[in-house]
Amino acid sequence: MDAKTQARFEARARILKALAHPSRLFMVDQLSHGECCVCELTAMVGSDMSTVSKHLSVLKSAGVVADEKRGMQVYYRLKMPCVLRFLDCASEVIERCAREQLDMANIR
Amino acid sequence: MDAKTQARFEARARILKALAHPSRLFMVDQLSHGECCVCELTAMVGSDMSTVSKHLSVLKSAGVVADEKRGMQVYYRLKMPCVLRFLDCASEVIERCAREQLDMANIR
DNA sequence: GGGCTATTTGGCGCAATAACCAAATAGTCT
DNA sequence: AGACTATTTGGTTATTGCGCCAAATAGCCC
Repeated sequence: MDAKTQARFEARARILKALAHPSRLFMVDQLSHGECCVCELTAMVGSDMSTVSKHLSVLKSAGVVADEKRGMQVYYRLKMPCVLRFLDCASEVIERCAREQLDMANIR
Repeated sequence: MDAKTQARFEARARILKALAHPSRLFMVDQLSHGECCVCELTAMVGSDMSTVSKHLSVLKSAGVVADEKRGMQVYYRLKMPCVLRFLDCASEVIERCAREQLDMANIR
């Protein structure tokens, strides 16, 4: 694997890594319905606000969300709606796996 | 976030986490062109075979790949080709980000 | 300015991940 | 059975990720 290929896959991995956390996926899902401020997301997620803020900064530096300060709050919005396809694909996969395991159990 | 929602997003995160590594993404990409045995992948990735094997087991337990022992080798194949859409989406995102940063630089 | 609220940042402890080496396992061939 | 090859597993160490607390920052309002 040459350096250029390596770099390309590292870049992709960085985005996937940013998404690879339940709370972050949940927030992305919420933001797909419209922008939210940190306090709203904090209430929904149920973790400490500092934790939520850090998760958001991970998503932001990966380019998944964008933030905008308005008044006293910071509003986050989904910057790349195409990530929603990720989630759909993941669900599909999960369902298929579940069905497979069920089949396995039935056969035996 | 209730327990059921939590579980749903955890399941999704598990798949994304399995994909979120440059070597694993590379292997998935290779497998999209057809099955490979561990030794072939090892040669392509350039890490220790034990490392490659562990990466493959991560992908396998996430349901992304399937393995089959034939003769002396173990062949891996892509079990869910839909993950390729993930990669396309990721590339799209990366390009967009790169373009954006370029624009930012030009404006200033 | 001073108090208040929303958010981010820094630090700490703990769990998870990753890479390598060495050893174990399993199949092939003579 | 014994030698050989492909793969997996276990152990060790270094790095990274996560969650909470406390402190810092920034904007609003009186």
